[in-house]
Amino acid sequence: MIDSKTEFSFMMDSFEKACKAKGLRITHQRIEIFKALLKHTNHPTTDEVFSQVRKHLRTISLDTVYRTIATFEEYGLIKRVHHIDNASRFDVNLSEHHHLVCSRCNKIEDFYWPDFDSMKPPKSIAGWGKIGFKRVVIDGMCSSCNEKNK
Amino acid sequence: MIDSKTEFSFMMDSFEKACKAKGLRITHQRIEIFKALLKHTNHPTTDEVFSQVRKHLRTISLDTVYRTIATFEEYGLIKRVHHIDNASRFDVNLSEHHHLVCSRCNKIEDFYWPDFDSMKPPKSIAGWGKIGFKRVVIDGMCSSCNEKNK
DNA sequence: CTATGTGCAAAGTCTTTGCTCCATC
DNA sequence: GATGGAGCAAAGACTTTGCACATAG
Repeated sequence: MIDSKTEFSFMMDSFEKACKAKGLRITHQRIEIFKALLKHTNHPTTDEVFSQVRKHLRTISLDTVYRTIATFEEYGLIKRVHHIDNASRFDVNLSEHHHLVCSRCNKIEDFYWPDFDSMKPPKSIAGWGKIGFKRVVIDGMCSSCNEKNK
Repeated sequence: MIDSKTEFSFMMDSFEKACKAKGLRITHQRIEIFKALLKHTNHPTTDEVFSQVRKHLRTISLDTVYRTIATFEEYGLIKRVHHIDNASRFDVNLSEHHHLVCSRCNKIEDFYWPDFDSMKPPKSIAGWGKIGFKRVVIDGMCSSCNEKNK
């Protein structure tokens, strides 16, 4: 997603602008954490970000990384991958189905989508490896949460 | 996914048969845990399963639920929802994209799929609520793990 | 200068593991 | 009876939080 040094500094630039616009202070820690997130394009864990940042800021603490990432997420600067809550969830429904996830109450509902099931994955991923299954996750707010939110 | 009592006992029946076929002992605990998974169709957490099972088996311990669920998963009787590993992962790529996940090394790769992006969700979910975004997760084994696995 | 952010340490969740006793086959 | 499974307790991984000090604006 980052093609060149030019794009990298462009991203850092717009990051700083976004912080200013949102009233977030620009600290060394935040800059290094955002850089680390840009550098590790393959969805790093908090710990991977921490290790990366530590190379430049030796005194940074892991909880700062947690807090900063939470802030970035809150302000829409980054997203969490496949996040529901911190607990594993299970599925006895082994038939081909997909999930609706309410981002407010975390409830998961199954749905079916035969038109999607019959689609072939795009050619661009042909070299990736051996595909097992493909699933759709639709994120949003369920009607009961939608009501409560008014 | 369970429509009636008939289907419920059918599922329990095939569960017991699957256990026998795979050499898994049929214990009270396993039966109750599987029942709980069938009953809570909305993807319960381990703790929810534990609470449910405890109503019938007061001495069951949480670690038995963990171990049993892991066994069921290992034997293909259930699946884990959205599982990568136990750590959160993050994404600076805010453009519409999808994920390839290697089930062996847990690495995540981005890919793009405009044909999917332009699809409308199926009509069947119209009443669910307000849709935020839709994402595809493709699960499989990346080529480098595929090599190592030979 | 002031309020936001950081570091430290401690605690909170969720999950896994070693060992002994028990129950299924 | 033999062996795989359950229960207990303890530890491990990941994440959050309270408080005092530091620093950006």
